Amino acid sequence: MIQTKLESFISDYLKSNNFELSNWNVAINTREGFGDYSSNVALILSKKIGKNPMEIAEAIVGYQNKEEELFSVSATKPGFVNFNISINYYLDIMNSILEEGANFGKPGKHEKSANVEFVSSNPTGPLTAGHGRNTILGDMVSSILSWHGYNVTREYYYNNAGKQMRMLGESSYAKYAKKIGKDVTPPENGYVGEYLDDIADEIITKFGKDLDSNSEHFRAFTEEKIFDSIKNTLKSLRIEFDLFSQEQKFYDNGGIDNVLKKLDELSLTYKKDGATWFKTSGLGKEEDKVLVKSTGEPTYRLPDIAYHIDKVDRGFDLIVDIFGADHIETYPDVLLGLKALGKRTDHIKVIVHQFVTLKKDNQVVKMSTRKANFITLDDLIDQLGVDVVRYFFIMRGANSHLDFDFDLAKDESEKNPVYYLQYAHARISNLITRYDSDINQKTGLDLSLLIEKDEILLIKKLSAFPTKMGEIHESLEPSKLATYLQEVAASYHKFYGNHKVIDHNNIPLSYARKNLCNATQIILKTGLSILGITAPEKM
RNA sequence: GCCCCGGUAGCUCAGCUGGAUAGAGCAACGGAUUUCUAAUCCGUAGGUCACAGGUUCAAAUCCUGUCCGGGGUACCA
Repeated sequence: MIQTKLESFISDYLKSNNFELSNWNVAINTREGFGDYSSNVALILSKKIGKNPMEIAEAIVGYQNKEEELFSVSATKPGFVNFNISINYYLDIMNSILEEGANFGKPGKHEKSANVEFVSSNPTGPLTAGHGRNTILGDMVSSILSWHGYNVTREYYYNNAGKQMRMLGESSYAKYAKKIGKDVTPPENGYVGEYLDDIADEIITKFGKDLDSNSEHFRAFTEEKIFDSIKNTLKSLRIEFDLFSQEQKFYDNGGIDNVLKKLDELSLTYKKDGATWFKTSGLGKEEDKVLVKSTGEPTYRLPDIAYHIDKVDRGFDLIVDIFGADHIETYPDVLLGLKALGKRTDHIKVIVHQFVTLKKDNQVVKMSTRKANFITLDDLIDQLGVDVVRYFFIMRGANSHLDFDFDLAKDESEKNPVYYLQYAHARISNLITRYDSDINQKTGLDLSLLIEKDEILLIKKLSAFPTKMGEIHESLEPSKLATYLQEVAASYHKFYGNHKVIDHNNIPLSYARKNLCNATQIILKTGLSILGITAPEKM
């Protein structure tokens, strides 16, 4: 990779002069007129050796072996060292894109495994727009890891045994009772969503009108129906899980008792106010946390520690948890628990995303499954399409609050960023078809004919793909891929608008440009497929 | 009170491991359609990077404080 070469060029210079310096860098330039890459090394060195930075920069320029053809070095004003990379370097990369196609930039296969836990919504109601971010983020993070050679397990962890599920059963019964004319007051703080009416109808059809409130059908059947709907939503989002894990398992197999017992042996728990506390203060935290409530029910932390022990023991090389901002307080406790019990945690990555503010009819919709005040993910998919939904939920960084304006997303669907990307792809498809029937030149490719500014910029943008994917692997931020693809599409549309590809008077150039289109299409298609968004041939 | 995110153009957000003239989309305004798909392109306008200090040759970026918004703070998960 070129950046490494530039860095070693500079370290060679430093070594040959016996300068010890560590915090300099070589960075890609986004601004025009300063070369492709720049280094701040002279500015930093200047302070250390008390010399004018510009002089140092000039010295580095002079250090270059003039035979070097890959790049040229120059110095500018305050003391930056700028590198201009030979176009041949970029053309070589373009050749690789054309040769390797969908595999371009992909690291070789390695035998690593990863587990990504996401959604993890309990089956108390359909997936809402609020769940969309976690769901789609998790799926794309999984795809990014797969692309980088991981064997990924997508895992959905849920609890169908707790208080909320009991409440769901009671709420379901209340709906049923009302429909068969019984006077039953619904549970306080129960669920009231319309989806429960539909389920109550089904219960009547299937099991009749003589069920009493104790019937298991209210809880079990309701849960089953809701889970079916969740799975359907996931399916329409093109998401497939490898594993569904139940919290109940860790009650049944003693995992939870075991955690309590071991923590107790380590003197990390104590009783107070009828509750069992986790002495996290002994592990560097300011406050202790409750593991078992005074009612005897564990808090979220305890089973989650047991669950994570299970995940760690399954031996993954990487474990990723996708959590909403509401978990930000609890996950450090889970990690502390794991550490205290002697488990590895250095391979656990927690991605905390901020919440989505959904706006509809100019109002903020507060999401609450219980109060049935929500827009479902299905609603969004129906109105906007899967591609738009997938894109909108990841177009912002996970750390930013996401404003999802339903009306705007719908109104603007024709000038949507998603369509901008897809249109670039479709345009290329059409063009290539046209080229094949009009010219159909297939030998004698000479990419060096691509000398226009728009062509060069596009080629450089495409060449950045492997580096960009590396950054995305590091940060696990799909939004960065979306941004990059927008830049690729913009470069392409610009090139397309300013230059004609098919020119019967200049077949060699036509052929070179057609290959530039091919390369662009490969990058767009690869990127879109990682995002799980379709790359249409026609629009 | 304490903890975690965020505050950048009218709106939604990039940029944040410090670098040169702070970017994009939408909205506004003005252009391009004898055409390889105008779902596009070109141009104009739009900024106290919340505020105040500090560190530095250099701060939107790092540190401290203040203000504002979101989330959390056992008995919702």
